[in-house]
Amino acid sequence: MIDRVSVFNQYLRTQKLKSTRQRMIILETFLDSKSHYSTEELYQVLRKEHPHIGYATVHRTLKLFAECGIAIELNFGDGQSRFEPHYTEHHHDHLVCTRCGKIIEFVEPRIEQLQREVAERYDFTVDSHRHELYGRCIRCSQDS
Amino acid sequence: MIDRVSVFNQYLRTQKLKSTRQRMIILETFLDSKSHYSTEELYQVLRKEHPHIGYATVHRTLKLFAECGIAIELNFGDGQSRFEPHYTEHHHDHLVCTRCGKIIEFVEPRIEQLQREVAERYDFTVDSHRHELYGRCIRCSQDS
DNA sequence: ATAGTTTTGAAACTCAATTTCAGGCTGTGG
DNA sequence: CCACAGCCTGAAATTGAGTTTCAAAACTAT
Repeated sequence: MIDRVSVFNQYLRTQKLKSTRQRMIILETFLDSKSHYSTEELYQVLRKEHPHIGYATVHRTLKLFAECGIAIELNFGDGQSRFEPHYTEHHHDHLVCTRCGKIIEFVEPRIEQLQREVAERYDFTVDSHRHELYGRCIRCSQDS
Repeated sequence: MIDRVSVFNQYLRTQKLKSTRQRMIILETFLDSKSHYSTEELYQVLRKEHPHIGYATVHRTLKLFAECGIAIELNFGDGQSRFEPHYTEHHHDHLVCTRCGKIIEFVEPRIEQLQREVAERYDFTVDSHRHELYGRCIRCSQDS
């Protein structure tokens, strides 16, 4: 289990960036939740307890998280970027319900293996990937 | 081999939309290329031969293509939507070179099968998916 | 050809993301 | 412990892709 707070603080130090109250509050709130927050959503959550923190700061801090590797920036095609804490333990991909917005994480090592095969087939060096299945979650496929 | 021009014309008729000169020119130019055009890029190509066609028209027409199923809207995370002619013959996904922007299409039925397994595991009904591998194409991994 | 719609294209608008900048904070050196 | 140089903050302005507006033009059916 890596300590994401330490990783972030070390990143700040090596980049000669400053450890500020805002950055620490944002990090704490971000890590406290397993949600896939958009900047706007995290901003709204923070506002309740910390109305003084601005949207731009939340946005810049999320970008920092992504830079230092403690968060992953995701995009599910709803026009907003979302961020999730990065778990080095295991990579996962997503099922996205297009009706209620629910996001389910899944792991399938056999798909990962096939990705490596495909890349090799084209002499392609993969840095990252994105794999999302869109549709209806069980609840939403029962309704309507 | 489906005739995408006919599909589009039929769609226009059933939706009581009009067959206009602009729509035909845009369709022709779009199908002539296997590129993964963004609205802006297609607009620039069209401008050379047809300077009178406006950006909004190109955009609206690409949306129509997607609606009637002759095009697929893609998003590779560069902040622009891209469109490609839809080949019902076979589904494919993409390798995206993050250096030169090259896009390689790939087919891997075993991945598709595993996706179905994953969806079933979560009682999820899949409508569509998106699967992209990002990295360096062979040329770009040799340079630099 | 005419009437009744739809379409076009330039411009305005929207919305998330990003940048600006004056004032506030941090951490380092003294 | 203090001061200062430079980074940070947050409100506001800007950007850029996408979308909408609206009057004039084009299309289809009559």
